[in-house]
Amino acid sequence: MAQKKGSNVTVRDVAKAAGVSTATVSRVLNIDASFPGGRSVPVSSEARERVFSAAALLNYTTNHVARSLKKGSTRTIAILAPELANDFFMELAEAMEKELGASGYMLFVASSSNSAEEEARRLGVLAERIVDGIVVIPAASRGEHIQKVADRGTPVVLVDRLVEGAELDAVLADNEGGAFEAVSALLADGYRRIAFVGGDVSLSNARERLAGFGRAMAGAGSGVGSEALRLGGMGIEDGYRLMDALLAEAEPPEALFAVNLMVHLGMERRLLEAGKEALERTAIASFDETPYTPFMPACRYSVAQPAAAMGVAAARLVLERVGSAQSGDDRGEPRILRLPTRLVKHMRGRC
Amino acid sequence: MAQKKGSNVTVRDVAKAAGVSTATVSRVLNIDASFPGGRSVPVSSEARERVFSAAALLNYTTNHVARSLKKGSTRTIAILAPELANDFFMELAEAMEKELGASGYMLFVASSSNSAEEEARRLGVLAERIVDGIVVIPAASRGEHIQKVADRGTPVVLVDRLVEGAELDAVLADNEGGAFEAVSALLADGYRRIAFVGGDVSLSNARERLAGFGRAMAGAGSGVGSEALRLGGMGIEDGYRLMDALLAEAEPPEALFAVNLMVHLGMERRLLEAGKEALERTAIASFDETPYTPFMPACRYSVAQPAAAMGVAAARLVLERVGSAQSGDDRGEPRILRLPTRLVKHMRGRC
DNA sequence: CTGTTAGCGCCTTCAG
DNA sequence: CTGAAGGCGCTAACAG
Repeated sequence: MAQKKGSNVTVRDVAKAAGVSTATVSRVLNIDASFPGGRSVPVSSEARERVFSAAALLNYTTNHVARSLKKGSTRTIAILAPELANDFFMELAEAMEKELGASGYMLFVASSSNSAEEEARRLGVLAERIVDGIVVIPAASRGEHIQKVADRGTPVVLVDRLVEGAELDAVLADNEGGAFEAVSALLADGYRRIAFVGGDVSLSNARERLAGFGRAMAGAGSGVGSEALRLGGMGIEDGYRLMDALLAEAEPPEALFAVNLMVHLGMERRLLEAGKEALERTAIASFDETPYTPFMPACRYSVAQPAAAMGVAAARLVLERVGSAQSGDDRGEPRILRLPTRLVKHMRGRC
Repeated sequence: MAQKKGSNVTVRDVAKAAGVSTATVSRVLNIDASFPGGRSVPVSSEARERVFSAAALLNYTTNHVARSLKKGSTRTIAILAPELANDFFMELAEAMEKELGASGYMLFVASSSNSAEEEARRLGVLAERIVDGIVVIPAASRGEHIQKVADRGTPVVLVDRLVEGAELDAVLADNEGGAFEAVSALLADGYRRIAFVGGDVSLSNARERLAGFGRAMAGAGSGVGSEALRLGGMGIEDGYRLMDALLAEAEPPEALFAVNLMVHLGMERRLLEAGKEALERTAIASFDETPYTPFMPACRYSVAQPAAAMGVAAARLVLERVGSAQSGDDRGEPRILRLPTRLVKHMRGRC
């Protein structure tokens, strides 16, 4: 079965070519990596030179796998998101990657395909010493399988959503506050009968947004009646379906609050089909802001989540946990970080 | 320095607990993974049972790193994209992940942050036996650093763009054909003076789209004069700037073809600011289609790239190369796959 | 069917 | 400052 990969050049080969021992090769290569300056290194500059040129000559490449096995750490962190094609998740991942890179860690981005089973499977594999720590954006409301991974020794931090059955570090947006602000803005604009559209209340973020909605409405004197709630789902189709029902109502609400981007998108899609007048008499505020939000015809306000800041915070939390896990420190209490959202107002009169 | 990760349970521990040898443990665990049926396995069912229960009892977890070192393969493929927060790239990645999963491979998603230097750095690290093969969406027009990685023995396939200085397998969209179709549609609608907006012609995909534009225009009798070309950049700001200039022209083109989504987005953003009449007298066709494209007010046509199909094709190509690399086969000639685009017509009259 | 053995490539004491 | 030697955890011959 011939050779495996192209170059099978090892430290031994380099050592032989340079006329030194493998220990020296290892020293040269590693010391250099950590001390770019290269001062006060426990290896003669002559040996250094010879090792370097031998390595270059032979086209030597570190075998990270062997290094990881020896060190008991891959210096890699994973983020497991419900899907990849999602601006919010990926902005968060990009920020994480940057933050981790500064500490010499790589980021491994993986998807759970919006399925708790798939999530459990991926977590299991990732925890098999492939990564040192995992950041999870939970796909569902329960999290026993996530807790299990953490219990077995791989640090885990949750992002965006809390789950039942797991007590872990978490980084969340201020969902309650963000929804409160958006709905308050609608109220300030004079809208009174406002409905909350979409939302799977088994998910913590949807519940929190609903709570913010309720607080804003209660503050305006108008208590929230159940007729104000159009719950059900977090996807595009859900928004479409709910908007469809709203259009058929005899006395529809004056304004709508969409639980997230997907529901918002579905709602706007239905409105587009309904035509100009439906669009003009509908005002929407929505969680989530993207480069495309300004083009949503009915959108008056959107709540921007601090994706980058959340990514940075998550990166720091895992790294901290990874550090204590490796030095044997016992795990402290779970910490929950909550980051503020930002309300964005959208101009009208473009159509 | 205490324990490393939580459980340091190894095959040896399991072997001891089950009263068998490590070889048997390894057999049981691996055979089971490959033959779910579990027939005709070279190990007694009694031993199987004991190994399984011992493993469960001890909470044993495979150390993938050790396995990879032994096998000389990590069964992981990487995709290196210029950025993560990009629908097209991530749809492609999702499809790849699915396709790879079917063959028992994982996908490692990484970002080159739109920088050739960063791309070279990441490629170098990934090639250090961390992954068996790499799919690259090049960040720039030159690719010597990519070729070098391939030459050192890690199979590489290019996606979306070709680069100079590298002869590798590639999966591309039919950029020329897609642009041709879109511009032809504008011509069929009666528009005559059409401009090509945006485009870094050092990038192969921009060049190909420009060629398609040229062919369509030539076919309509109207040769493309330099006045039809508004080249320059592939980002949102570029689109914004170019649209800004267009609005200031005395005799602006009747319709516009945007080289990609980002440029399109920038153009629409500028149009939104310009107001209703500017929007109404502007017709745009653009490469790239997203769930948001239907909301772009000036958009008449968009060219959908076959992201998923490209991901699947790329996955198959790398896997094939990985297979031949491991069995020592020499590399065949580079193959270039070109997948058809799809023209999407957008309804008007919604504003 | 099962155990023994020999590394995969690297790092890191422990002695010079 | 440098070399020799012992594994990290796993799998795959090769013998029983």
